[in-house]
Order: sequence, then structure tokens, then C-alpha cells
Amino acid sequence: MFVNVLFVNFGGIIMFNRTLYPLKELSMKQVNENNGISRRESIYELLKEQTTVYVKDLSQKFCVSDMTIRRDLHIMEEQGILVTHYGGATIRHPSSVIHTFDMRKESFFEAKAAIARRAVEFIKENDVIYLDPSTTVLLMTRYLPPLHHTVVTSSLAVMHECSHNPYVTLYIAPGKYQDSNDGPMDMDTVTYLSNFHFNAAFLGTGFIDTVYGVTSTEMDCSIKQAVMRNSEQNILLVDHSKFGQHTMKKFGDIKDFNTIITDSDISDEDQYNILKEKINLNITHC
Amino acid sequence: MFVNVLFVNFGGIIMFNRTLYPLKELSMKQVNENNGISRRESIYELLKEQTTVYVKDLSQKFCVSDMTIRRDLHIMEEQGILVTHYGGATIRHPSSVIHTFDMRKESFFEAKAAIARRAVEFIKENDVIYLDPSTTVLLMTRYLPPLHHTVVTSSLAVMHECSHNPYVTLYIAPGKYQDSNDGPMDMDTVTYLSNFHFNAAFLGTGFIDTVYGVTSTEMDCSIKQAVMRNSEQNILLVDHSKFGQHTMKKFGDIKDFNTIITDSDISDEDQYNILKEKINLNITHC
DNA sequence: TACAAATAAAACATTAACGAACATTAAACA
DNA sequence: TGTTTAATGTTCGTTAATGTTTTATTTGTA
Repeated sequence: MFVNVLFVNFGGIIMFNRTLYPLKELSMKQVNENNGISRRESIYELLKEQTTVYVKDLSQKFCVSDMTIRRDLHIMEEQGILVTHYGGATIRHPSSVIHTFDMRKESFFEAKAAIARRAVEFIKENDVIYLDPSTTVLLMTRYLPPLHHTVVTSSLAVMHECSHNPYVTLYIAPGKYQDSNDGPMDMDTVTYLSNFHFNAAFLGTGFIDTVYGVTSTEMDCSIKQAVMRNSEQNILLVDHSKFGQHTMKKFGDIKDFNTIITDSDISDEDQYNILKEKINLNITHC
Repeated sequence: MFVNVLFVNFGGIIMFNRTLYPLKELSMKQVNENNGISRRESIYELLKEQTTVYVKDLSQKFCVSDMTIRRDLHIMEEQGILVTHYGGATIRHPSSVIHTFDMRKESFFEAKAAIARRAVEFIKENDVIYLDPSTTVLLMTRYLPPLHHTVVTSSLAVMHECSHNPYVTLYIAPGKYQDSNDGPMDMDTVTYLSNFHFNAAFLGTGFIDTVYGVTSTEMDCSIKQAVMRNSEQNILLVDHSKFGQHTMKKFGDIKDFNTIITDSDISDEDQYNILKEKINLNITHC
């Protein structure tokens, strides 16, 4: 669940800032000795000082039960103020620190990580592989095997992760940067990628329908198709949440992939549809 | 009523100078004397300093059992942060985290920042500019004006900094990544950049000799020359420490630049040599 | 190359924290 | 007043984090 995101960037600066509502209406009951400030507001003040608070401390401080504090923390988590964890909670924005979106906060992170771990098993020494811009594929960079291989990518994040990997020879695709894609995306990208021959292409998608195929935006389709044409093996990484979804343009049918790696929450029907095309279906468990 | 600003950038996992979110949940039990910073975060901090940590040291330091430390290290290994080995663990790639680019640790940081601040004054609305891979030029990205303009670059760091700047349309050059250059560098890079027309090219160099010219590695020279041929204005950013230095191949003479921006520690002789070529010499004070 | 010491891994035990369901209390309201 | 409702408290089975013990691996070295 990705709650209220707010946005700032450095250098340039767009800021959609959000005004917090009083951390919910305060009732007399919620008011403590802190001169009329609600408990949750006090917690927020504490968080700003200490970055982390603990259920036990708070329940003592406010003379309420642990459960009440937990409820407070959950509400504040919903509001995007903090992140709860075993024992307490931590403020969501440690002062003046810009952290990039934490992959662990991604929805279905564990499923995606499991898929990524399975995917890297397909990489052999000296392979030339394509890594697509996609959070799941990006996770692969964390698990790349210690074998010399070549990575070609159009994802800025993948570039970054691979640039310091001593086993990786990295090729960067050109083009006009598109935020939506976290990388370059125009005709130059397509042309550049067309000149490679890949042992394997690892592709992600936001939309897969086991009957109608795999879809994406127009330019992304062109890129993926250019890659797939030049790849010995096309491997699709897709978690269960993407099934049954589709958008305008199709870049491939189910049968265009040699392997589909997904998680165990995929429906039986989708499984059946994939298997009947004789695709290597790889289901991970996390 | 307060404002809640959070910093997130989409698309990347790279974190700029960020405090890690609890490298997974922290519990009361996990909390050590390190004022609420989770043990794993502390381990991560240690890793950044020492690259390697040992189970024995850590279990003592945090007053927990070896097994707990091992479990921590495994979790962090899963997250791709480190690699475990007999006795301890080693950080995976020293820069899965970029420290605000460690720019502050750069030698002559203040001089470079002053040069960068001066350089951005040359940017006009709708300009198409080239930003070279160079720490000084990279600093420009921090000071880019709020005017719509197009940045073309072959520096991974520049790409990163610009990718979230709403005023910047970013074009990425292709090629084989070279660590030394923090970006792609091969004939494809040259060809791609040759197709642009720049209003201004901002170039850095490690070697400048006011008599013999500005030198670099062979491929870097080819790239810079391709850019300079297609640029209305060539602006060289170079701090005083680079003067009197040279390497094998020359990519330009002093007179090939319209403007040279440097700091006040440049020698009188070098100043004289530049001015006699009628170059616009721009000396900053920090 | 073999062996002792150090380290790791597996399996099990312990404890605190959690969360769902239900009970209770005290404002709010009619 | 009594009734309604939001907030809080309580109970208890479940789970997360850690510790402990036992059984493998590594490693250095004799």
C-alpha cells in the first residue's frame, strides 16, 4: 500500500506538499496532560526528535494500553507519517535525507524478489542479456551471479546497479529520457537495441492477459519487440497482480516467451492458459 | 497543523545519502544503545566504512548472540547489500548507495562548486546543452536554473541528477560503460553525440596546459571533439589543480574554448596565457 | 593430508510483541 | 435520563526475534 506520496526533488523542485489534518479529531479522551495536544500529535513530535518510538515507552508515557498505541501507530502509518515495525515505529522522512524509493516498500516485494532470484539462475557465463526497465527485473541486479556477463539496458536504475558490478560489462541504450520508464525511450533506443544479439532478454510488464497477450505503451512495445526479435530466449518476469490486466498495444503473445516466471498466487486458469501453450512456467514461492 | 514532506524518487533504487529504512523491521530487542538505529543499519554504516565486518566483533558490539548477527547478515545478503563469508561479510558494491555523490569529499569541492555555480549562468531558456562526465560539471546539476532546457549527457551521475528535474529534457548517450568515465564511451557514443546541435557544451578535464592544450584519454577525446564540433559555445570548467598537467592525446587547444571557468588559485602565468588567446576567462572566488 | 579450532547451519526453545475479537468506558446526543 | 458511538481495554492464540544446543563446515596448520 503506497500511501500519500509527496514529492520533492533536489535541484529542480516540485513539491506537492500535504497538510496533515489534525491527526484525526481529538476527543477529550485522547487528550493527555500535554496541554491539549492529542496523543498522536505528541507521538509525531517525538518522532521528529527521535526518529523512532516504541510501543512500550509510549503506552507508559501516555498511560494507555499497548493496543491503543498500536492503533495510533497504524493510523499514522496509513497517513504516511511513519512506518510501523516490531516494537514500534519510525518516522517516514528522516530529516533532509532523500531516499529513493525503497524497493522493499514496493507492493508484493517479496514475490518480486523471489521471481528475480529465480530469473538470475538463467544467466550463464559470457551471456549477453537484456534487462528491461521494471522493478522486478531491477531486483535481478541484486542477485546477479558472479559470472562474467554482459548487460544491455535502457533502465537508469539497472545501469546504476550494474555499473559497479565487476562481473558485468554494461551497455547503455540511448534516447530521450522518459520518467515513466526510468530510462531513454525513443526511436534511437529501438535502433540501438536492434543491433545486439542477446542470449536472453528479461522483460517485465504491467499488463498480462493469458488469452490476449502482453501489453504496454506504444514506444515500450517497439523497444521490447526489437529486443525479443534478437534474443535466443525471452523470459517474462511478472507477479500475480499483473494478470488479467491489459492496455492498448500488444508486444507479444504468451507463446512468444520461452519462460514465464511468476509467483504462486497466480490463478489456476492463468496457469492452465500458459501451460497449454507449452511455455516453461516457473512459479516461485516466497 | 504541519506539513508533511517526503522525498521519494520514482524509478530508481539508488539512494542519495539516505538513511536506510529499518533494514527490515527493528524490534525492541533489536534496538541497541545506538540511539534507536537498528542494528542492521549500524552494520550497514560500518560496512560503508570498513567494507568488511566480522560476526564476532558485531555480536560483542551489539551484545547479541553470534546467531543473531548471522541472521542479520543473511537478511542483508538477501537484500543484496553484502556478501557473507566465513567469519563475516563484505559490502557488495561500495556504491549501491551513492553518498550525495561523495561530492563533498572531492578535493577542492568548494572551488568546484563555485565554478559550477558560475557555469550555470550561461544556460538560457530552451538551450540544448551537453554536460560532460566530470565532477565539476556534475555539480552544475545541483544549480541548474528553473528554465526549461535540454541536457544531453554521457555521464551516469548527470543522468541521475537530471532525471527528476522537471525543467530538464534529458537525452542519454549510448555505449559501453567505462568506469573511469562514469558513463558510456565507445564509437556509438561519438556517433550519437555527433547528431546533436548544442547551444553550449560544458566540458571538464583532468589535464590542462595553457601552452600545449587540453588532453585526455583517446576515446574521451573523440567524444569531446564530436561535441565541440557541434556546439556554438564551448565552456571549459577546470579548477586550478589541473593546470600544468597533461596526458597523451589532445582534444583541444586553449583557443578552441569560448570560455574557461576556473578558480582564483590559478597562476598568473596561466592567466596570461589564456587571456592572450582572447578567451573569456572567468575566475570564481569561493 | 589430516586434525583441531573456529565458524556456520539446523533444529528447537523462549520470550515479547502482535492482532483479532470481544468487553468496557465515556463522550455525544436526543 | 437512556441510547448511540468512538475510544480504549482485555484476553488469548499467533508470530517475530532471539537465544541455545547440537551437528555440519571451513580453515589454518602441524
